[in-house]
Amino acid sequence: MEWSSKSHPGAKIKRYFWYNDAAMITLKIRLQALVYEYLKDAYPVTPGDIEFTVPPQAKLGDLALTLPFQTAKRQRTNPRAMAQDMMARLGSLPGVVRMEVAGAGFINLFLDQDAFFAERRRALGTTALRAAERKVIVEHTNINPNKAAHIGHLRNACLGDTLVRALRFKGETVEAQNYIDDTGVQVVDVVFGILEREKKSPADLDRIERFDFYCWDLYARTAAYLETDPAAQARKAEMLKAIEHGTGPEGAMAHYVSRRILRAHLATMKRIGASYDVLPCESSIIGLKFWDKAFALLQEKQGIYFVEDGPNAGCWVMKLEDEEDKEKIIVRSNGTVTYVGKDIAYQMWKFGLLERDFYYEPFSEEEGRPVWISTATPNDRGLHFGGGTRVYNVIDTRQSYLQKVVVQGLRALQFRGQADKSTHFSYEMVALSPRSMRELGVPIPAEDADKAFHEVSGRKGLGVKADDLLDRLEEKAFTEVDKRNADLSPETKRRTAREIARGSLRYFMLKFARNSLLIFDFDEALSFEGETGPYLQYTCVRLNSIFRKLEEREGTTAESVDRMVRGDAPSLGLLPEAERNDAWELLTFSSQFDDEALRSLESLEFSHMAKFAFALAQKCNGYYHKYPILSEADPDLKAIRILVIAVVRDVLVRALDLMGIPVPERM
RNA sequence: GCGCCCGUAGCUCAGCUGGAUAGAGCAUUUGGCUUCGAACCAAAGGGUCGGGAGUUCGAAUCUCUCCGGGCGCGCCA
Repeated sequence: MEWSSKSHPGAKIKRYFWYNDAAMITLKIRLQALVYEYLKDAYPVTPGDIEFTVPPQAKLGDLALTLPFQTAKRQRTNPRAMAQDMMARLGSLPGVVRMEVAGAGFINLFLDQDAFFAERRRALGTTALRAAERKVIVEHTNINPNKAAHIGHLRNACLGDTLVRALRFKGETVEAQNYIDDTGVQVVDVVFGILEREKKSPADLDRIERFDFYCWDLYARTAAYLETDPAAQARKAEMLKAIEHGTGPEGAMAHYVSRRILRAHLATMKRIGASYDVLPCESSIIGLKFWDKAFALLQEKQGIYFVEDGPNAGCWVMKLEDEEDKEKIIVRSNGTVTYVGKDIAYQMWKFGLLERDFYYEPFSEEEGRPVWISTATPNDRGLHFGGGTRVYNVIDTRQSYLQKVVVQGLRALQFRGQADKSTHFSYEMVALSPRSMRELGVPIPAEDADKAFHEVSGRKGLGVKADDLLDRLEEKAFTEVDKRNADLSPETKRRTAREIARGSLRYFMLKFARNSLLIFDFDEALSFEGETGPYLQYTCVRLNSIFRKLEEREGTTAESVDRMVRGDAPSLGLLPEAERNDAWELLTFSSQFDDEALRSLESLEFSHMAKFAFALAQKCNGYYHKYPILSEADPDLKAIRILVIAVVRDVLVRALDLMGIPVPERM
């Protein structure tokens, strides 16, 4: 870049200085800088004021400056008159063929179409985004390993895995972590059920297929039983202790249950294309005494203090920032650590602040790459995880309060920078519609009769199991594929059905804003029409099919298309006006991919990316319906059309990949 | 009680760092398969953006207030 960040101190400009490849973002940066240069003497502008928006209609222009509004507000004058004056001062801008003042004071810019088109083709397959961190840690999924995964867990994993993908798209080095609470009360409940109620041996359990489904029911039964028998609490407490220390038949059973269920969870997540680098376990945290180190640090830095009397006598507590009268208990009077305390220690490990690490051993494989699980047993592999410079915890909104306390814990330890870079990626829970309840055959209790939705509860065994939903999606997809592509081999049909199920589920989980409660409805989730994953996949499949036919009928191979992309193209000016407008809209809209990816990352709102991809697919479908490619006789028109859909396909496929949605060969 | 979230078309939801005529899918109605795939496309109807007040050139978007719904606030995890 030819200008220095020193002369452009505005936050927005500075932010964009990381990026220097060809894309809409680059054009905007270039224009921002020039507009600032031309106007800074006449107006009290800062580069941050110079923002570009997209006009509501293509005919109004390609980009709009809203600067006159901000400036007129400050100077209490008429924005439209100011816009006129500013436009005159701007004279001409490179890459811009025309400007006009519109509405109440917008300055609309019309871009040089052929230059932009050439730039777009040159930038095919690239992104202008750049990494900003040394290492980003994303923790997601985190399912208690005591029962099958349900739709709530799917929402977590889809959001988390998409965050991982989006960060990697941006160029960040990302570590995907899936925390396993293998010593918690949920596992204890199941172990209690197996040992005390069902009296089953590991050999008995080996014979059970779909072990996660078996535990789903067992957990609900046991939880219900434990509520009726207070005497069992003592036995349960004993078990918890044994499990935490990894001793006795209880410890062995907890290990058996958690590992077997974990394998089932990983298999389920693999179906939606989510994978992990490392699986840190609670048992390792206990075994390696991470807490002791954190506790020492908290005492040393006076982040916590001992309470002598009052209701919290005998506890170590932390003061809360905005609630001065409140004390959060970190260590109980019996000397045990609370959940938040352990979480603070764990968050410290993620940032590499604990000065200790786990040992690791391979647990499973993902595409030939090992997935590592933590262990407290030393080995000489010398592997290290954690130590990120930025951490995202994907956890539902009900844990907001505790996540806040964890961050405050870091502050209390004077790790301010790390506290600022700890993000709770929160999202609303998934609930069931009354219709879904009926479909599951679950009776609705009388007191809940007027409720619009019903909370999913693993404890009550109430919910839609992830694998059941995926099975239904696959089954339906298979029927649809079979209907249209009877000639495909059964294996291909099955593979395609899996890809469609995955695309369908992932889009469904991303299309809603994360803050909105997702009231699950089978009909909606199983739909393949309209704003759905299969619609997006179908669009890509058809685009690919056009290129395939081009090759079959005319020998236009991928290589020759690539040469066309890299070479000179006929001028868009050769197109009739209506078509030129349509092609132009497709080109400018698709060029906002980087901006959309960045916006999604900054707002952690992947529904933006979902809507962008959907809108692009809609425009694209409309385009090739209107303008046939194979049958076009005019070589220039044909070349332009091929290039336009080549550009759009590139963006669409990458947008889907960012969301973890695969593109089948045929469907 | 305190804190956070939600309320937009018949239904499900986008749009919320203020910006041009409030959008999409589903459902309803109508039209389009002999053409690159109809999981598609084209079109129609459908809105006091929960109510009220304020801020301003401009409010679905920001502020206040009220109403309705949800979640959280434990020596549980």
